Amino acid sequence: MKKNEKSYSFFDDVFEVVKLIPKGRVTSYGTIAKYLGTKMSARMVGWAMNAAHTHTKVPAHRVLNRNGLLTGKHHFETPTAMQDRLEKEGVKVENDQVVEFKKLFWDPSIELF
DNA sequence: GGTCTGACCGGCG
DNA sequence: ACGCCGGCCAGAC
Repeated sequence: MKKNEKSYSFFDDVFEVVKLIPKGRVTSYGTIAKYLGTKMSARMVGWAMNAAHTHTKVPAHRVLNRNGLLTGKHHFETPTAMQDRLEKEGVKVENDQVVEFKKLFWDPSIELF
């Protein structure tokens, strides 16, 4: 794993960042991707989430698309798991969309500095 | 080993 | 303002 720095996949970075997301906060795939330096590869972030939530404990429900829409809710154990968890953490969700998404937005480049 | 898709984003018509 | 298309990386068939 530590053989080469190149071996380091940004997938692991995604897991780390997502796990650092405070409870009751949300972010977008593009934001994480941008924070990792691969803003163009926002798709990979979502892809990483797929593998992440299946293998590791990653709050993928706190990660949404730039619209604040629960795009990946259909990939959870249940279609309502994502929304249910968000509401459980105090995040209001309406019509598969996070209310005050802009306000609850969590920017790693700012929060983590 | 080549091809396609995928939980996205940004730009252009 | 809405809709379409291209791009990036990695995994699956």
